Amino acid sequence: MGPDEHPASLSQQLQRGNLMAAACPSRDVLKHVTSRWGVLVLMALETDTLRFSALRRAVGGVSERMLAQTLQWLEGDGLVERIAYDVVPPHVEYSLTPLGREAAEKVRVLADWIETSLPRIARAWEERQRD
Amino acid sequence: MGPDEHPASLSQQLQRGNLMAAACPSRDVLKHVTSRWGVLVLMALETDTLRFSALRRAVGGVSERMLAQTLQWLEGDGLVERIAYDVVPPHVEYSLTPLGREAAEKVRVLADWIETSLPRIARAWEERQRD
DNA sequence: AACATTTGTGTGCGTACTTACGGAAAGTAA
DNA sequence: TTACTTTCCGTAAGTACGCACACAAATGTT
Repeated sequence: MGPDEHPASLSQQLQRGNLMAAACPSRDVLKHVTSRWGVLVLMALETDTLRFSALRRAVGGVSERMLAQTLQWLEGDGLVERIAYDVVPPHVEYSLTPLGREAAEKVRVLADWIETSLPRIARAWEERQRD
Repeated sequence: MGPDEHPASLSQQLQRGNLMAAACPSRDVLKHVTSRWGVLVLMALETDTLRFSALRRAVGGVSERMLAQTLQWLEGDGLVERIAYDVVPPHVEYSLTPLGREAAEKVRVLADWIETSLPRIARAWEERQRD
């Protein structure tokens, strides 16, 4: 019921995706990749294969529940590979797929920019104080 | 509370930021920039200065409430500039600051990657069906 | 007089996310 | 026997998100 539903032919929308359209399936991927923990998980796995608990230590502040859910999302999108060894106690290793590594690269560029730009952004915060 | 609170000296953390640490202020900026609507707003404003309602039309599916909130976040971080003309009915224009243009560029690279990679990601979805 | 315009804020209400806690499995060490 | 390990899932509870709707303001059109 959006006001601007460019049909754009379903086939074309599936081939390329149009994020600005409300119904685009890209929105789901974007949601997973840019989710609160998705960004950090991708970056943590960019260099290393990690077990669940190591990943949890690497990503500060994430709960077990959310880490598991985030990993399931990314696995479902084909960005993360999950290898479970059938032993007790469980031993599960997470790594990035080739697709995941591409995503992680893009995400890291953004994260690096934020980290290095933080002083400039903090200046905006201070100015906002003086309103 | 976290198990790995590298103090890293507050000054250093403020200078550069360490996203993997739970308490890093970069996390807030990341939250705004990668928020559901933040990404799309930055991309919509990358090319044009837009009024509120034009922006709402450009970003499919966003409610007035959330668009206003998202714009306030980005304005507070110094990424978006808001110019309000004192007339009735109200006339407000939104555009990106130089800082915002840098962020938009990074975000667009990620969004473009998702859109063009959608076919490969969709393949992962289909495989997941056959579990 | 009644209505439309534009950019929001305030209110209610349902949905989604997020956390904290407890539990499961099969062995090993105390 | 009890505790401990690892990787989650189930549940309850709290927080945030998101939508629909009404409301505001000064001027112009019906």
